[in-house]
Amino acid sequence: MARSEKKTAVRKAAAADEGNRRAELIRAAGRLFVDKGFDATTIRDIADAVGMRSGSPFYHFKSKQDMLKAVMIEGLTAALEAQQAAVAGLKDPEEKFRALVRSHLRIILEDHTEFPVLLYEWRALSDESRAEVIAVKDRYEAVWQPVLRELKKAGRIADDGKVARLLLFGALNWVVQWYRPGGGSSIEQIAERAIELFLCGKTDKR
Amino acid sequence: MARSEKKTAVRKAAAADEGNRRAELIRAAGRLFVDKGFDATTIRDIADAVGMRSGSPFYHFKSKQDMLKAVMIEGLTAALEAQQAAVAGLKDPEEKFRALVRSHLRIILEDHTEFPVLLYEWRALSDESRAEVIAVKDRYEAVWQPVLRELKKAGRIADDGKVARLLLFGALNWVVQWYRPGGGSSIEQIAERAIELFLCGKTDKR
DNA sequence: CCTACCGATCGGTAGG
DNA sequence: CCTACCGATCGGTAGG
Repeated sequence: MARSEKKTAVRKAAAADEGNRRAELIRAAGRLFVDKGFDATTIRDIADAVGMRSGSPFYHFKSKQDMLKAVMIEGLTAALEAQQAAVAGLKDPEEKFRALVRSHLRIILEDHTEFPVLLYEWRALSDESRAEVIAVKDRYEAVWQPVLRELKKAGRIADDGKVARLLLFGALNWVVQWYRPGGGSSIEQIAERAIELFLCGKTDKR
Repeated sequence: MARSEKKTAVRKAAAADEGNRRAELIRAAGRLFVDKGFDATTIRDIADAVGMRSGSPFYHFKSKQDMLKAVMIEGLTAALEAQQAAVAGLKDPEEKFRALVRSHLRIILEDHTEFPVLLYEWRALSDESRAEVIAVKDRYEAVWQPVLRELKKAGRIADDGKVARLLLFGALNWVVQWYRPGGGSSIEQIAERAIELFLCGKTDKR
């Protein structure tokens, strides 16, 4: 009994360790993919970043493609959680909307997230991986839908259709292209401008 | 005289031919860069597309980087011309704005343009090339500035600052990511939605 | 997880 | 513009 307990403990510790190394790889790969792009990042770059030899990442992932998928799903999952926390307890649709915009910008711009990889390496994903990632992405976007519908009902946005939603995401996602931390505008300021742009019928309802 | 005339003619024809081949390479490279990305496109792909051998593109361009720069400047120049033609003769700021939005979407979405390369391969550009491309890009964006200022004065948009302008470009540029020809929405329909989104104070000024 | 390695590919060049 | 080629690098694997 004592022996099997010990064995289980060892196995658990080993499993935790493996999970940690895997998570480290995902984080390092994410950062590199964001900075240099998927194609321009080599397995050797990633291995270096976590202090491994070039062959070792393949102990944790069966291919570079597989790492990309893992990075994206990790980023999406973190985003999904942040988003749910942001709107939790809010009732007013405009407040919810403001919270979603702010949360989305933070996820995209704060540099400890792997999320932006999703935005720019979509093309590098294999067809099979893409299907898996889309499933999580749909869950993320689904949170916006009812909020937009309520805003439409309240007359605060002109349209809540698919095109309008994609234009909105575009304006927000594009920010990764030009935002520089410590630059002209803070994340909060950009969020304010964006909200103002989308809810523009706002102040002049007499 | 006859001989030197002939020589000149031959030289001119040769120069034109070289220019044609160069232009063909730019077009083929542009299409491949849009479809597969800069890194994933090989010189051999490009050479194949125009019926050359793998070493020959280097007769026209000194490096792959150089081709990328040429593709971007070509795309920007075409866009600049299309844009100027679109607003020529228009007086009303709202009309000008509508024309600019439509022109921009056409340039981005109609598949004979190299413009989208600019949007997604910015990172692949070397620092030196980037400076050259930025100069042309600034001229393109400069056309929007006075139009937005007039719209602001007329109370049709909330803000004409840098952030607002970038959010606007973001919404439009992002369309490349999801637009599919023959899909749910036409370019004109998307343009309408975008204009409606940006000029949202419009219809309800009593 | 490391060592040692392989096959393939890629950007680029010399010489004509 | 082609032929023939090179050096470098890269994703991935076998065997421990």
